[in-house]
Amino acid sequence: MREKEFRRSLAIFPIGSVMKLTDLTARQIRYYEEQGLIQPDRNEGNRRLYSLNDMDLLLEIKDFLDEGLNIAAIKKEYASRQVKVQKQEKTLTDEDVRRILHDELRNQGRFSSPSSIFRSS
DNA sequence: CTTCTGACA
DNA sequence: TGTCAGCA
Repeated sequence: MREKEFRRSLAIFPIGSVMKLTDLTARQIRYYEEQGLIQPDRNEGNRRLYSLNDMDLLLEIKDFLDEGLNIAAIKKEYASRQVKVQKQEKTLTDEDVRRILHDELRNQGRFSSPSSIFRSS
């Protein structure tokens, strides 16, 4: 389940393709980038390159705009999402620490117990 | 030909 | 947001 995410993050589409696939003008796409809503890569010639994830983001931005939200509101929306992601990562980190601590205690038990040599796998 | 940056009748 | 200029 990692390959798919990796491919979706590959930036390979020039702005012209994004225009056709999102129905947005180059002006709008570049403007949303100025507002920090997307951060496409650049090729050797300074041309913007977009990924499938960028596409989804742009389509979502277009929907938000159609729903009446302004750029500022959308920026806040994504800002709050980042906070949630950070908190999730922190939770996972804490759980990793617990798992590591648990494994260490389990291994200590094996080596400190005389009978451990009979049930090693 | 396509894209980029900057500017505004 | 559209559009035009002047580059690359």
